[in-house]
Amino acid sequence: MELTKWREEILKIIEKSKKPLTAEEIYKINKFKPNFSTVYRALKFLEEKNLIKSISFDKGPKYFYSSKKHYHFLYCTNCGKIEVFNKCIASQLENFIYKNFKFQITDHVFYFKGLCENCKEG
Amino acid sequence: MELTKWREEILKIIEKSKKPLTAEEIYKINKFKPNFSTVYRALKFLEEKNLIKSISFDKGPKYFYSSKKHYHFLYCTNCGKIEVFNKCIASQLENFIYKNFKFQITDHVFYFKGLCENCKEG
DNA sequence: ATTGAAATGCAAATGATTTGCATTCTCAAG
DNA sequence: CTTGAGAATGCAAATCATTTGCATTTCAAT
Ligand SMILES: [Mn+2]
Ligand SMILES: [Mn+2]
Ligand SMILES: [Zn+2]
Ligand SMILES: [Zn+2]
Repeated sequence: MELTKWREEILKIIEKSKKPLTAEEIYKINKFKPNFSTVYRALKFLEEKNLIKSISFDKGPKYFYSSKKHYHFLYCTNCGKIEVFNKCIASQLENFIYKNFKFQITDHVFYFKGLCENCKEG
Repeated sequence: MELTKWREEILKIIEKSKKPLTAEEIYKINKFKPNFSTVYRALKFLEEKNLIKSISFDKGPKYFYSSKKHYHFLYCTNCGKIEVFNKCIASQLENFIYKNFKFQITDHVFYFKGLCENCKEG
C-alpha cells in the first residue's frame, strides 16, 4: 500500500489545478473528505515521492503544486496573494554554484515580493 | 521613542553579523537580555523601517539580515543549514515582470534547495 | 513633577503542521 | 476463505515559531 485512494485523489486535484493550492484548499476541494491529518500526510508522501513540490512564503500556509510544473511567484506582502510566472533564469546560476560550493542542487525557489495590483495605491 | 536601546542593540548585532541570524540567535547574543517578545517586536519594527530583511525557508525559523546586504541562499533540505552567496540575476526578470504584471516589486527571494556538503552521500 | 504615548515583560493565544496512539484497512501467505 | 502483519487513517493532543492582550514601566515633552 502506498499510493492510496486519498493520495491519488489529492494528487489529481493538484495536477488538475492551474495554480498552487494550500492544504486547506485541497482539503475543501476533495469531495470524499479525508481527515485533515491524512491530507497533510498525503502531501508529505507525494512530496517525498517527488510528485509534488511546495513553497512557503513569509507567513501563511505552504502552497503545493505538481512537479510537472515549474513556477515562480509574485508574493504580495500586504494581502498575501500569490501570482505565478514561469520564466526561469536559475540555470545560469547553477553553474556558478557548482563551481563555488560543494552543494548538490535539487531545486530552487524564486519569487518577487511587493504589492499586487489591489494593494499598491493609485 | 522609536529606535530604543534594545532595538539599536539588535540592529547592531544584525549589522555586525557576517551571516543571517534567527530571532533566537539574536536573543542569545544580546548580553542585556531583553524579553523574547521584545526581540520579536524589535525585529518587526526594524523590518518595517527597512533596516533589516528576513527570509523563511520550508521549515524552521526566519533569518534576519541587514538591508545593506544582499543575500541569496543554499538551503539544505536535510539538515536545514544555510549558506549564502551574493550573485544576483533578478534584475533581468524585473523588466519582464514590469511588462507583464501590474505588480510593484520591492524585493525578491531566491535560494537553491539541495544537500549540503555534509548531507550529500559520498 | 506631571502626563500620555510608546515600549516592555509575562503569560496565554495563535496558526500551520506534526505526532501518538487506538482503530481500520489491505493484501500476500497459509 | 481466513489470518496477520504492516500500512494508512482518524482523532485529539502536542509542537514550534511567532504574536497578542494586558498590566507595568519608561521617556520625552510640557
Ligand atoms: Mn526556476
Ligand atoms: Mn538578488
Ligand atoms: Zn495584495
Ligand atoms: Zn545538510
